[in-house]
Amino acid sequence: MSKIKETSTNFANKTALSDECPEVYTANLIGGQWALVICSWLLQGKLRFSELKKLLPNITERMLTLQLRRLEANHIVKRTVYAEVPPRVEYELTPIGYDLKPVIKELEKWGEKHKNL
Amino acid sequence: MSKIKETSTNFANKTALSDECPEVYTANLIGGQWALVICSWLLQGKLRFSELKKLLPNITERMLTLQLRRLEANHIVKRTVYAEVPPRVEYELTPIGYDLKPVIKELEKWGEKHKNL
DNA sequence: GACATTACTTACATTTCTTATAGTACCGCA
DNA sequence: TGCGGTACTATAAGAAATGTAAGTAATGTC
Repeated sequence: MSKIKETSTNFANKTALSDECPEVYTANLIGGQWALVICSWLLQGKLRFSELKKLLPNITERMLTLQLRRLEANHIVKRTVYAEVPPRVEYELTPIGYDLKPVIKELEKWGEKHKNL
Repeated sequence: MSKIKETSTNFANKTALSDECPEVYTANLIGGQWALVICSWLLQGKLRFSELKKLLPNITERMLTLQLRRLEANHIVKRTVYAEVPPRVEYELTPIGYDLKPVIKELEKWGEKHKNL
């Protein structure tokens, strides 16, 4: 999760596919190690940074920050900062984010059904 | 797409999440640059290796092979080899693979709806 | 004044994913 | 004998994602 090289073949391929296939577009947004789990939790209501950290025991703060920023940039989550000390920041899904519910539900259903191998 | 290091934190995190969250499990299977598009095409019927290659103009043969093998290992696609020369190999979705249809449909729907940004 | 708390940031290391390039076996056909 | 077509494999290198470790600001409490 560093800056992407916009001249790479990889980048070109990714954007081309994303442009042509809406399903790939969506997959790219909720892809990444943690984005999907974060959305799953947020579907149940808003959460603070520290609460998310507790729910995802192995995530590093760096990763949590990066993923949240990415989701925010894609208008999937909304970030609200309260000017307090110590700071308090709350994250919640936007309407667009909530729209992911059926997507996540289907992913979940398929997973439950076929996880056994 | 090389051998994964089973001692890495990354690997541990991924498998743990995959185990706990069926939605992540599913996402990991159809994740990767090309797996989802391949499935999308195969939803419409069986295809040969060379046909897939034509449909995905920028994929390298290596990537196509790797992804197909992975999908095969996960029982999502079935591979049929015809003992001819030149060789002919056909790929089609298994019933489990076809079960992905609603998942892909939802991904697609969300993408179409929100692609505009 | 030292310390704790929260939500980060920064620099760097490691792992994983993707691309590039070349090569293989098979056989029929010219 | 050499060429073409198919579906690969091998090796290397490049890019991207993830992890590790440390540090920061602000302020209220001890």
